[in-house]
Amino acid sequence: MKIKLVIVDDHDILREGIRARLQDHDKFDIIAEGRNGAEAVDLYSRCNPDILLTDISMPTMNGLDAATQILAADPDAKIIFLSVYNDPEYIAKAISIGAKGFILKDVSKPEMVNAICRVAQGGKYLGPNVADMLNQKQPDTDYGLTNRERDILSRIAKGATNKEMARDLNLSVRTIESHRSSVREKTGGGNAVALAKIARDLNL
Amino acid sequence: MKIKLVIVDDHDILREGIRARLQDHDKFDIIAEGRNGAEAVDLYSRCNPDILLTDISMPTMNGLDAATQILAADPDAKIIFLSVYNDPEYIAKAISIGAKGFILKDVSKPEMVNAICRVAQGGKYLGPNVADMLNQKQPDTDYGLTNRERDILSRIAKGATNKEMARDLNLSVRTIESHRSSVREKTGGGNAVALAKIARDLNL
DNA sequence: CACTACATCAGTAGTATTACGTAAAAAAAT
DNA sequence: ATTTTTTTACGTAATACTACTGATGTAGTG
Repeated sequence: MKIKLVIVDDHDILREGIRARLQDHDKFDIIAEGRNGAEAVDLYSRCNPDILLTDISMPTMNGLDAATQILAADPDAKIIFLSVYNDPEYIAKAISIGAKGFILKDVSKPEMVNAICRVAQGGKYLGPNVADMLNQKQPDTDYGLTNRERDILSRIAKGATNKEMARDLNLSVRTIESHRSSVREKTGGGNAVALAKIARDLNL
Repeated sequence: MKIKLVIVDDHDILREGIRARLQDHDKFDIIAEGRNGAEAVDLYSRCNPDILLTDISMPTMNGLDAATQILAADPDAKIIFLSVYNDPEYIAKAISIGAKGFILKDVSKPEMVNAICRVAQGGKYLGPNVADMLNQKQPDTDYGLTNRERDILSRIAKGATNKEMARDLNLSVRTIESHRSSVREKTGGGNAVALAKIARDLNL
C-alpha cells in the first residue's frame, strides 16, 4: 500500500523538486498538489491523503492556519511542515497546533523520505536542526513583566510618548512613568530605543 | 549546441526541482551544481558554463559576492539570480554588479526557460514581478540627509543618547542636538523610537 | 569672488524622561 | 481570610530632549 501524499507549496520549482524526489520511490503516491493554505484545506478533505506536506508561508492562507483548520476537522491528520525558516516561533507554533513533523527546505532526500515514512507510521519527526532550535527557544526572557508592563513596553516600541499612552489608556502620566520605570528596571533597558529593541526581541 | 548551465543553490530540493525542469529540455545541459558562493566561483572558472544560475542567500559566501568575483575575472559572464526575495535592494544590487537576469523562485517553467534562453543569446531578463519592483525601488527616501546626519541617525537607532554621541565623536552636545534637529526636520520623525524606525527603513 | 551647503558650537525656554521614594486600592494567590 | 502581586498615583530632583535663533569656518560651485 502506497503512502498517499498531498503537497502544498506556492513555488512551482519546490513542488517540482519534491515530486522529482518522491515520484520514483515506489512507496509514495502524490495524489494532489496545491499552492496555498486554502487549497490545502480543500485538497485534504477531498483527497484524504495519508500525509499532507505543506509550506508555511504562502499567499492567501498560510500553512499554519490551514493546518489548524484541517486538524479541527480531523485531529489525526498527519501534517508535515516544510519551511525555509528555522524560526523557533514557527516550530513551536507548528508543534503546538499538532503537526507531526517539521523539516527545513535544506533536508537531504533520504532524510525527507525518512520523515514521511515515520510520520506515516504514526510517529513524529523533527528535522535534525529543528530539534536544536526548539531547545534554544525562549531561553528565558520575558523578564517577569506584568501584562500592563508588556503593554506599555509595546507602546513605547511603537513610538508612543508617556503622555500619549496616558491619554490612550485613561491613566495619569505618573502611572505610565511608574510602569515604564518597572519595565526599565526589569529589562535593564535604558532609553526608549533600547526598550524598543527589547520589545522586538520579545515579539511585540 | 546546447546551453551549458551551472546551477548553485544551497537547498537540495531547489536544485533537484530546477534539474527536473531543465534536464528534459534538449536545449540545456547542466554541467555542474554547487551549494554556495565559493563553489560558484570555482565551478564557473573550471567549467566555463554559458550561464550561471545562482541563488542569492547562501551559507559561506552569498551569490552577490560570488557574482562580483566572477564578473571581475570575466566581465561577460552571464549570471542569472534566482531568489525568493523580491527585495528591491537585492535586485538593484544584482543589476548594478552586472547580472544579466533576476528571477523569483515562483517563476513558472516556461518563464524560466525563456529567461535562460534570452540571456544565453546575450540579452537580459528580469522576471515579471521583478521589473515592477525596480520601479518601486527607492521611491525617494534618504530625505536628503547629509553624511553626518545619517551617522547621527544610525547612532540614535542604536540607542545612543546625545551625550554619548558627543563623547564618541568628540563633538559638543549642542552639535549633536543640531544634527538631530536637522534629521527630525528632514525625516519628519518625532521621538527617538520614530527615528529608529526611519533608520531601519533607510538600511542602517 | 560671491554663493551655497555642511559641520561646528552657543543661548534660551520649554517639554519629556530618568531616578529615586512612597502609598493605597484592586486583583490574584494561598 | 490573609498575603502577595498588580495597578494605580503622587513628589522631587536631575538629566535628556525639543524648538527656536544665530554665528563661525570650511569646501565646493559657478
